Amino acid sequence: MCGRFTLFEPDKMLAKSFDLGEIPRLAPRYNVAPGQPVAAVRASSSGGARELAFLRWGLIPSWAKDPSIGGRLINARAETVGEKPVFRNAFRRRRCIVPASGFYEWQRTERRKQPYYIRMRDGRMFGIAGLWDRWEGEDGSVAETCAVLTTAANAALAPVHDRMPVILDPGVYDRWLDIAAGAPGSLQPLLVLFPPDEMVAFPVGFGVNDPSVDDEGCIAPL
DNA sequence: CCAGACGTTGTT
DNA sequence: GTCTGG
DNA sequence: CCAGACGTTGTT
DNA sequence: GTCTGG
Repeated sequence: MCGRFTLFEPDKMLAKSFDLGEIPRLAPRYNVAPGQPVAAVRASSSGGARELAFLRWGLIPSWAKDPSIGGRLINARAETVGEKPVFRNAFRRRRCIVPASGFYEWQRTERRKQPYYIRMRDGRMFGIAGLWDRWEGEDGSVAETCAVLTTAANAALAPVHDRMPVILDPGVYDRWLDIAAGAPGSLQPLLVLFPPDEMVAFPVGFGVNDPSVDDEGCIAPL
């Protein structure tokens, strides 16, 4: 699964990697947690270009009566996302990409849970496949929220955990974001296993466990 | 028909 | 909204 | 994902 | 144990 990640690339790098125009200044993040605003790339509502939107992590379906459901919908299984009532509509019409510098997984041992940090070997940022939705409350309040897709762990992650986020090849960004793009079935091939050789995973300290800790220490190798 | 769930993870 | 269970 | 709360009564 | 908040 994916329950924490980082995004500390300079704004210009982010804009360049995801072909965005002007974007607001972002504070470097070393511990993005569910419930918090996430910078996400999606098709612009005005059509054509991409935009960067801030979506709360934890998807609230538009039809939800109780928005607290969003607290639990931080991940969507890639294997079933096209069929599940909670995600199906978002999968068809509201896909996004969550830029990340890396992410965390917790390895369960008999004694404790050891956090690991995972990033690209060359340090480059990458895009996680996501979905978003827009919810309007009775009182007119609006929440734009998101979830990230997960899939089976590749060889790089397997020793740590059995699931990992779906990392998109940059070559498919356009198709993933294109809301008009064909049937859900045609998107499944985009959700392929990311090459494990390009990734590294290493244990880090327990600082990341506390969501209020958000500094470079989170990703320092043990 | 209406009522109630709609999810993932991990753990048992 | 849409599906499942009763 | 993890951390931290989880309650009522009455008083300020 | 389970829910909420971050």
